[in-house]
Amino acid sequence: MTDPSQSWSDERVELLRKLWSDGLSASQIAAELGGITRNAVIGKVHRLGLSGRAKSTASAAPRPRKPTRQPGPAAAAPAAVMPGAMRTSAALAPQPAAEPAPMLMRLPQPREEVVIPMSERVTIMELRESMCRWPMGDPTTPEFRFCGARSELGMPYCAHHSRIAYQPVADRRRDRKRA
DNA sequence: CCCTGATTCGC
DNA sequence: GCGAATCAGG
Repeated sequence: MTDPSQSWSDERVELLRKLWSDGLSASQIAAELGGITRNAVIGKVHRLGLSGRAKSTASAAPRPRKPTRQPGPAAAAPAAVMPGAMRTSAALAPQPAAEPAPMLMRLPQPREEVVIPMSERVTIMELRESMCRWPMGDPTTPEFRFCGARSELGMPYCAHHSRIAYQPVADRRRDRKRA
């Protein structure tokens, strides 16, 4: 059994060197290696003394996530229904009556099966803290994605799944108190 | 707000 | 040696 928790084995260091020289960011490498943070990667990179490669400040920020905000002054009407590009929102109100999401309550009726287009889904690399973590697909395949829907108003809420596996990684909010 | 690498320092 | 916390920048 391969134990990922074995931090820097020769293989992992080798892979780290490769990916780093390939220009991948620390966070990307961390995700590739698994079970490790970007801090660990950066720390190791420095310890290995292989920092400062090709400095490319551009094209290093993946932003495939589209706003998908179609601000319609009128009421939210399903309008056209295209099987491929349909952006359905549903699965609402399984809760009795205590869900604070008034703005989403008037969305179209729930569907039996929620379908998120692949183009809307996100990989683990693209997954943000504010995104829906609902798993989609087989985790053992490269096609595995997460719902990735952005919650409105910074709320841990998904219009597609109503309830999501939301778990803040950590509070980055640190009050700056001058000493 | 999103991301990036750099550095510090307790473990 | 390791990496979380923090810092500094785009």
